Amino acid sequence: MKFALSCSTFLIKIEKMLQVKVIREEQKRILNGLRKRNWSAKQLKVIEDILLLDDRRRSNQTELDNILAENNRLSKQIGQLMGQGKKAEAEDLKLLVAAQKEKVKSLEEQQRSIELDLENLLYTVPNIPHKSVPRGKTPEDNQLAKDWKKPFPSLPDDALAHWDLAKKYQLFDFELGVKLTGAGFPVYRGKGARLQRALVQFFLDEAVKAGFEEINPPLLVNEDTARGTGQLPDKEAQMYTCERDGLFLIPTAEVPVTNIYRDEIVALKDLPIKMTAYTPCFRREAGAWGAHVRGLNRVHQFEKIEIVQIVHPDQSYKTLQAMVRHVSGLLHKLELPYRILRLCGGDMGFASALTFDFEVFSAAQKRWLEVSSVSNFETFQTNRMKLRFRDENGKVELAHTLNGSALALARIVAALLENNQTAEGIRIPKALHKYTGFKMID
RNA sequence: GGAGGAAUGGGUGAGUGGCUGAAACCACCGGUUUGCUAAACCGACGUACGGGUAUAACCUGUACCGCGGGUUCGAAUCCCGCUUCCUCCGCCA
Repeated sequence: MKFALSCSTFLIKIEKMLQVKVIREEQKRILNGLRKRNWSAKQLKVIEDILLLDDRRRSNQTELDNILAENNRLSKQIGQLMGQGKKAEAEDLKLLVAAQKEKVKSLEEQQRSIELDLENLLYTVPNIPHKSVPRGKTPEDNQLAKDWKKPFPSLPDDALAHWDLAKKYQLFDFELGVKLTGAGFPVYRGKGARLQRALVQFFLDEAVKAGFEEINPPLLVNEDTARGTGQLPDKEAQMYTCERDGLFLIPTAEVPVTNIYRDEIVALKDLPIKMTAYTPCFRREAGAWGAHVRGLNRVHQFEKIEIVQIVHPDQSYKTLQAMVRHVSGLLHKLELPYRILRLCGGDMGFASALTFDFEVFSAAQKRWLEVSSVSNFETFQTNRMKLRFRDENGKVELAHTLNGSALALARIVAALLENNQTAEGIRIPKALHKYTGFKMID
């Protein structure tokens, strides 16, 4: 078997630099936004560097274009002279053009390296937080957007955490996962496996009912795709890689699904584009493991149903609210206590402009578990992947993208098991009965 | 894995060295005609990056005919490498 070596590994595509225009025109807003992300004055210097580099890029471009224009003009003339049989005159002009060749070559090389440097700098700039994003550095600074007002499920003192319930009812097995793969790859079995499948079905059906097209994407993606949604170059360490093939296991369906429209100019009438996908998700989650990430709280492989929208910029914040409502509805139907957080500048992801996190209360652990993250990326992703649309005036414009988990399974399972445990067994919420085929785990 | 063929604008497809950013047709858009629809006719119809005091449609330069490189004064057109797709054979869920 021959292994395909990805040559794009070495060649970063030099393309449109729209982001620079925005930085130039709205420098103040950009700088303030980065400060909200707690950038130091030293870090902010990047913006200056970018603008300087862009100046160089533009003057270089002008110089190069002028020479090329002159050469084109002369070449045309040579053609005409040849046609008229004026060979000697043509030869003279040939020398003239040939003399410029070295200059063109070096200008082109310069331009390439400037663009490469510029691109690399641009890749280090995260998305600018929306006005409503609160200041802050840590998760403690996140704002409570919606609290849980009703009482939590009351459990007896000897209530079990989900990992103990899993043992008691034979729902999933971590040690077995270690044997097959390694830590963080649980094996689900029996009613544990069926509960997961039921949840997948339920979430997909709900998304389709809400108008999302069901997509079944590849679980491995190439580099361009990973870059499009912002996994590269920032979150490289987060993904599992297949180096021989230059491919990455997806950390979320967002990656392949959003990239479906990479390098496209969609018609206004096609917006909004609503897609949903169920996929396993793979995350390396390099970092500390301990009591707080026990059981299903954090695993390397989990199932998730993602919803993605590509929308007109005017609509994206309305859409964000609609997606928040959709996720709320799911948790409601699952009868899980939840709250919504508006993430602060320090806790928000690199690519996001505004993010709402959903947390469910897992009653035996007495902990809030993040089960969904709904974000508006505005033009951050579409700029990278050149996803545009033609607006009312026929002008080409970057669309906005959004996505959210609806929902992530492992932690939902954890909360469902813990919150619904009774002396007789674990009660399955009504909404799932037709999917599980059973009402109790006992 | 072996052998052959192909890659052009939203689609079909012409184009084998200069007058081709690219014919023609279809689709889309604007208009005329029409009681409405259809048809017919007319017109416009790529993207990106620069420049012109130009962050609404103006003028202008450059680049782009799968990707990268080469030959040439000049390349969609010639040469080399790569990728992808199709056909046939083999293998296989």
